[in-house]
Amino acid sequence: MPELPEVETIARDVRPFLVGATLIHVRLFKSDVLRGIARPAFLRALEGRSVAAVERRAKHLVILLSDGKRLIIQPRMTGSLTIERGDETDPYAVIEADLSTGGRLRYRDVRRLGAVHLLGADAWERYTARIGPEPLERSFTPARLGAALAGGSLAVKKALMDQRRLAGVGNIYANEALWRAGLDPSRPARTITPPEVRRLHRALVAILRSAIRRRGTTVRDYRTGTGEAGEFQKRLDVYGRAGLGCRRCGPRRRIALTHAIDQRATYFCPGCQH
DNA sequence: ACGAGGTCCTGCGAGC
DNA sequence: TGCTCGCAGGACCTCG
Repeated sequence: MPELPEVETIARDVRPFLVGATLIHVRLFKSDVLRGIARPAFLRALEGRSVAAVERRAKHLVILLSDGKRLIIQPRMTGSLTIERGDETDPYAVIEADLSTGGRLRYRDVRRLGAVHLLGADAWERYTARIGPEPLERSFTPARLGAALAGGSLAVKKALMDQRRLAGVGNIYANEALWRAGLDPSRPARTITPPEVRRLHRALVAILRSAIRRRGTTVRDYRTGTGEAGEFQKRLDVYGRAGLGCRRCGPRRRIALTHAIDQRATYFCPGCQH
C-alpha cells in the first residue's frame, strides 16, 4: 500500500535519524529483493557509508549516501522502513543496518514484492526519468495533469496509477480522488474535459496533502517510520466501503465495487460519479 | 498501440 | 477442526 503519502511519511520520520549517521554493520536476511546487484557487492557498498540525505521520489525512498550512490527502496505492497531502538528481532526483516548514532534501520517486507536498488548518479537519472511528474510539486498544474491523461483510451483510473504518466498515485488514492472529483473511474482518460481535469487536479492534490497530514493510510501492513499505523484510513470516502452509503448522495446510495479495471478493486458511487 | 493476464511473494479470511 | 481458494496491491513482463 505505500503510495505517495505513506512513503513521504516514512521519509520524514526516518530522515532525522539517518542523515549524518554511518551504516556500521548491515545485515541482509533475504536477497530476493535486490535488483541489479548481488548480495556481497550490496553489503560492501553500504557498510561504512554515511547518509547525506533522505528523499522520496514517487513511491520510492531515496537514501543518498556519502559517496553519491543512492539506496533506493520501493516498499510496494507490504514493505516498511523503520528506526528500531530495542533489540527485538523480526521474522520479516529483510535488511537491517546498525547506525553510528544508535538504533538501527530496518526494512521489513512480508511478501517481499518490494525492490531494492543501489544506483550511481547516472543510473538514478535514467531511472527517475521514466517516472512522471510529482503531483505535489508547484509545477504540477491542471495542464500537466491534462497532459498525463491525454492520448489514452485507457480508463482514467488506470492512467492515474500509471507511474510513467504521474508519480506516486496507487489504488487507494486513485479511487478517493475520482470519487471526490465526481468522475467515473472507467471513463477513457482522453474524454475527461478541461473543467473535469481541474476538478480532478484539486481533488488529487487535496487528498494527497490530507493523507500526509494524517500520516498515511493503514489498511493492514503499512507502518510509519516510527512503526505506527497511519490515520487516513478513518477518512476514506470510498476505498473499502463497498455496500456502505455514499457520503455525498446519502445512505440510500451504496458504494459499488468492481474489478473490471485492470483487475484491481475499484470503488465508486454510481450515483455521483459520471 | 493496446489490453488481458501472468508473475513475484505471503498471510489472511471466507467457505466447505 | 482443517483444508483449499481467492484476494490483497505495485510494477514488470509476455502474448495476441
